[in-house]
Amino acid sequence: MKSTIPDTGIPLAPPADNGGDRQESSLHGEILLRLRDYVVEGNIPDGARVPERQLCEMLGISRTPLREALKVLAAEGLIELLPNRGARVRQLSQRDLEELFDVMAGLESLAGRLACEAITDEEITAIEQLHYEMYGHYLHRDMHGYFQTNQRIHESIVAAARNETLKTAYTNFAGRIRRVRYSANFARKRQRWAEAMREHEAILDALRRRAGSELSDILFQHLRNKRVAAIEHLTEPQENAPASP
Amino acid sequence: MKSTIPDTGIPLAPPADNGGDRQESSLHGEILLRLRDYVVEGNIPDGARVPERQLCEMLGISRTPLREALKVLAAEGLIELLPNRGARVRQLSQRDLEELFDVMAGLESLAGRLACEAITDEEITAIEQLHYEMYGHYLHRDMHGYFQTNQRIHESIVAAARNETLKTAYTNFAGRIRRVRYSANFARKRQRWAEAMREHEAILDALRRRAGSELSDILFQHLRNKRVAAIEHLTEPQENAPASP
DNA sequence: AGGACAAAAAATGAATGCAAAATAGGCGGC
DNA sequence: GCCGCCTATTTTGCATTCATTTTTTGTCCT
Repeated sequence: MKSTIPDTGIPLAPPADNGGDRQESSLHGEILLRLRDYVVEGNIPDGARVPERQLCEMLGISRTPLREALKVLAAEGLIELLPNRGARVRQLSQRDLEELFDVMAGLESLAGRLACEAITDEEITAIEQLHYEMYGHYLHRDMHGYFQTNQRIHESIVAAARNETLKTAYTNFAGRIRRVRYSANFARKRQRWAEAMREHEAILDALRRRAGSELSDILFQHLRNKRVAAIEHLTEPQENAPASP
Repeated sequence: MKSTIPDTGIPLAPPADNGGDRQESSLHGEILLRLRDYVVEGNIPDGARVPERQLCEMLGISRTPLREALKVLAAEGLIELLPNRGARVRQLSQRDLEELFDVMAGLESLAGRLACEAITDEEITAIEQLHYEMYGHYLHRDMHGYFQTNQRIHESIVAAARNETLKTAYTNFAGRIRRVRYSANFARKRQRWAEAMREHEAILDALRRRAGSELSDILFQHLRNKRVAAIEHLTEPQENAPASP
């Protein structure tokens, strides 16, 4: 019985919890949010079945809203629905990952271009601030902090693009990749750090000059390089222990 | 009773039809495909309710699979689900449209960049072929043919990017815009033709040279210009009659 | 006549029930 | 001992049913 959800005792987020800040009136919506997190956080192994019955008990609901949530998750690309065989967590091939990274690169590249049209000086200052913070993490070899701040920088750029449609798509794709990170112990390589820092300097520079097309290029390349490092990392043995939470 | 689906007698695609070429084993999948087309083709007015009961009768199914399909369409951004108030066709504001166009521009821009890495000479030849065909339509003032061929060119570029994830996202967003076209009589302006043709020449040129970053730029600008023309068109009176089908 | 309130009607959201398919388990054969 | 086949159980997919909420309609009052 390996297809059982790892019974960590975690009740799939406390029922009365209502998450961090979001709210959802409908039950299927609530279920969707919790189930999405549950999958993204890697609580179900790659390719494993998503047992309806068991989840219903866990969540204390009937199958109808759960199945509705599953359909949506399938549309989002997190799980796949095999006819008459239920839902499985989508197993991403290396090729899938490469594609995902490229799409993310495209979206961030677009975000950078759009951001140059609309970003305020204050937002740039805020990003510079994050950049220095990140540099501090870099100096202290704090991979976890570095990674978090790095992510906030990229999110800031996406936010500065002033495009909710883009932001939604970005978040969706980011979730798929995040799942891989969670479940596959997806640490970055130290050797990429210095290079990445340099690239970030170039990003900031282009952003300050509002050089949209240039920034677009730099961002794409930056993400491309990340992709190479990340994908390599999947096949090779791990270089360093995962950062502790 | 304006919220009634226009009763054109069309039974929402003949039940035994099975569409053009695709096939779907599950009922909700089948329903999803048909309903998506139905919405995209503008059969339900903007912002109108999507009456479950009526659709169930039309499709000869129960509410369960229909509701599952609706959840997915909502996730795709074609409709929106108001709590306890059912589904409505999503009404896109002008801002929404601008955002959509920009995201499409970003995706095509990405597609062009990736295509330069992988496209074969044969594919380029095929696109050149389409280009000449399109030029013919341009000379004959055949807007409908022009538009169709133009679309095929852009699809060819996306296909040449060799990225299924990108292609899926592209198709999704294209659907949302297509709905606006169908329902809002979204003709292009003649005055854009000459300019668009020139841009297409530049696209082909960059493609031949496999100049990824350059092509990326050109495609983004090309789509941006389209956006301006299209959005303007929404507020202004129509310049010319819609092409006959 | 117009508006506000209230009851009826309809629609939605979720739970349950049922047929069909898939999986698991047991049995016999080789 | 291992493989294939047949049956029992589980699981899936859809229909149906039930409880709320919303919307409509009718009536009364100002």
